[in-house]
Amino acid sequence: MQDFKLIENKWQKYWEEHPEISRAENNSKKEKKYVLVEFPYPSGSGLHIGHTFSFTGGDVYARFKRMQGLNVLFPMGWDAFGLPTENYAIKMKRKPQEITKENTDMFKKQMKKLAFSFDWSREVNTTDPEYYKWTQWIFIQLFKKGLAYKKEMPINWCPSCKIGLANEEVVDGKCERCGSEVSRRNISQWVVKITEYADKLIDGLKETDFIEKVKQSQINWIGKSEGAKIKFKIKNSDKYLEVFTTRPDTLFGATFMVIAPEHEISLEMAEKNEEIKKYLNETRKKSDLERTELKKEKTGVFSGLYAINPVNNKEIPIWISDFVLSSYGTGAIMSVPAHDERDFAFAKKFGLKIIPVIKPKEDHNFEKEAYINVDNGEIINSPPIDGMVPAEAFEKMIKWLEEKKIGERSSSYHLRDWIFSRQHYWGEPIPMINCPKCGWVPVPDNQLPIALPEVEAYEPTDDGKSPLSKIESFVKTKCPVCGGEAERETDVMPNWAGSDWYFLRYIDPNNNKEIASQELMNYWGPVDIYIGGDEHNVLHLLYSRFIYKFLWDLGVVSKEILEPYYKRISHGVILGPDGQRMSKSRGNVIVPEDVSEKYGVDVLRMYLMFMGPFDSTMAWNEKTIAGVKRFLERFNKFVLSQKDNVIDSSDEVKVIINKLIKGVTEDLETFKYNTAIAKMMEALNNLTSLLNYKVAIKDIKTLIKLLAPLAPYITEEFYSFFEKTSVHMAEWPIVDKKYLIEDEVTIMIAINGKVRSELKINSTKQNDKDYVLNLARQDKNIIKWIGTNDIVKEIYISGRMVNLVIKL
RNA sequence: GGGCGGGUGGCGAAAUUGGCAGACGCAACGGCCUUAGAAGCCGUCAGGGGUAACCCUUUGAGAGUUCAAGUCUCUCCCCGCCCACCA
Repeated sequence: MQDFKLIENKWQKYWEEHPEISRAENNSKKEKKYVLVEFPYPSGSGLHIGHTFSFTGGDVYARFKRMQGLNVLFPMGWDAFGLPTENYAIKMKRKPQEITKENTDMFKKQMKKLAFSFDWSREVNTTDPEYYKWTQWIFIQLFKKGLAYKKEMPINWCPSCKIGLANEEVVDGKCERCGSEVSRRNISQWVVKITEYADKLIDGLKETDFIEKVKQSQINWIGKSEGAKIKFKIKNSDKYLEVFTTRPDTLFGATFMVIAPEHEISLEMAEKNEEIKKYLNETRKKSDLERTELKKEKTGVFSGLYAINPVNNKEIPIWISDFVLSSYGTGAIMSVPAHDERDFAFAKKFGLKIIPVIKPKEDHNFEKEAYINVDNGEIINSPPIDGMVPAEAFEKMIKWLEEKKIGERSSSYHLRDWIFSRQHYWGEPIPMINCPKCGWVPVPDNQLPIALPEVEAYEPTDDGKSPLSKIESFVKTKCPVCGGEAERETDVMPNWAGSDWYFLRYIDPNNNKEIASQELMNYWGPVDIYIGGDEHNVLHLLYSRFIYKFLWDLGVVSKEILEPYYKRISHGVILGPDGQRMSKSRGNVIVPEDVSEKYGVDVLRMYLMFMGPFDSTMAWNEKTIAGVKRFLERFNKFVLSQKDNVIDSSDEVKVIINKLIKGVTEDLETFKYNTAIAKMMEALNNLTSLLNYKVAIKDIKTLIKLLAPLAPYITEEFYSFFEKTSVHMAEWPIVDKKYLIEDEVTIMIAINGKVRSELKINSTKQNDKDYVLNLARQDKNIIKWIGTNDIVKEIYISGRMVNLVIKL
């Protein structure tokens, strides 16, 4: 098989001439299957092993489903906007457009070599104006529905990238991309109200078959808490302080309140008091990293104000502390130090009152720590609700608050609105115009796309504005409403924008009237199986589901299809040979091209699928490749040695073949590629060394077909010995059940659960319990084991085992 | 601290979902072939005992349920990933 390169070249050329092999048919009566793998960011270093692994996984499944007679949509495209290309462009003084073209060309070439059966007629590219025209259109719809708004807000600012970052792009207080410490800065930003869809995004998960892990991370990220909003009157003022709490039942234990430094009352009081001003300045200097690092030691300052606890009219002090976040809830809390660790720590530090309102079930010292096992115990020190369990008291208090109109049932979410502006060049321009008279006005549909103009320098400006702001011809425009002088928005969209809806575009990639035709979306949607990395289980998936649900509300997508992705599975991670994550700095990077040059594409693909379960983390082991290589060589030999033989296979061979069909079909269906390959190896071992039976051509072809999704090149070559058509268009083998029924079954005989002997019986007798038990009792070994003891119980699992329980 | 995974030979891993633990592969060892190497082929391969047929022990630790537990329940230990002052 040293000529694998010849075979690869030959068949790659053939497939190029026969694109129908991987084409998805739009007007088909066949059942559809939409298999989606996350499209890559085409970096300059080419396809890496992770791409190769996950795309192979998708490709095997797509090929398998096609052979089963389904109309498979297995597309590919490019998520090509982004900082690496922009940074490279700056460094090399070249156009990002050119660089992107080079990279996507390289990726495509590598993918073809690896035999990924994408339908290339549906290729999409997020940087193509004909594509991002619709990304811009979606933004305009968000704006029109009041879901996109401009807001001056403190954002995470990366001083090195000179860019604003979304919360999710900040890792440990550092910029996700460059690792610089992130600081805060006020910038006018476009913000998208994803929070409006929080409940829908939780509820919609019911419609999906995502693995539990993915559902959980989505739910956790949205972070819904149910509780109440409560208004506390501020003493000597007609103002109120509103808080959110999940425990209105502990209201009698609220002995003080805390507001965030960014809270308007804090800002107001700072004007009057130097100490407060000082504290606010201190916290402002802290980055998020520092603020969260100070886990133990609480800081704070008294605001000088008191609030009135509505349940008992007690005066309680209002403090200012940075452990309260302005971005969550109302930016203010009622503190119940007896039953909350943070409140307790704060109360201890500043000598505030601690009143228990839940009676602990076990001994508890309220001087030492908070009693946080709050679902247990009964309510105390709270006259109207004393003696109730917390859940009951919760409902009672909400009712009371609502009657008195000082509070109401409410939910709060961890999820925040989505900052949608990026002060960069290489992204989709936000299609908005700022008119001095009319305010923000969207670009009319017939002027879309707003194409990225060519600029001379791609660097962001020091004041944080996008490079586009320097292009007067771009910025200056007319207001579409009043016709007066106006200016264009110069920020661009975040990376997620283009990848939110790409799966819809594959369905109808050349449509210039709409995102995609409803009819086609109705046929192809939802994505049946979406393969991607864990790192996208939260953000990409959530944003994409949000945009889909928004489009659903607009009536743009099929009403029948509530969720964009039916099933999501995550692929595993391939570590370097040293068991560490592959990285250039560690020097442990495996380049797929090197491997395929050395062993061939089929070996690379099969090795990747054989390493372990598709969703697990596995270290690269060059030596193990030999096993797969040997298997393919033995398979080769086997086919060559049998191909002149035309006799019918023996029943024993047919049993092996049919068992294999069953096993491989089940394994491919459930992405258990490693065991599918093991079964093929086992079958080949049996056919060659153990039995050495002659195999009929019909059955040889079956073996080739079973292997075809995994090793597309070599199977195409083998199949061509017998047929003129492509194996990848062949029909998937069907099990002949006749051969799955074995004549003889082996039944294990155990005594007290330990296997002591075995029994071979004719399979027609396997359901005859008395017959089997009788034979079991007469077994020589068993007689010996039983000795003079009595059998107290006999259990028979049909066709499997007998267990005789004896009394010793 | 919270959530989700996971712990099985020297290694990567299987185990019909409660029914023969270790399939398949790697490595290792022994042999054949070869002038020699490479490749290939045949064999051994969880640990211990026995000349042997066989026996005992073994799925992170311990308990439990069961005729039967890698699989179910409880307690504990360790590892990985994600999130975290979320009121």
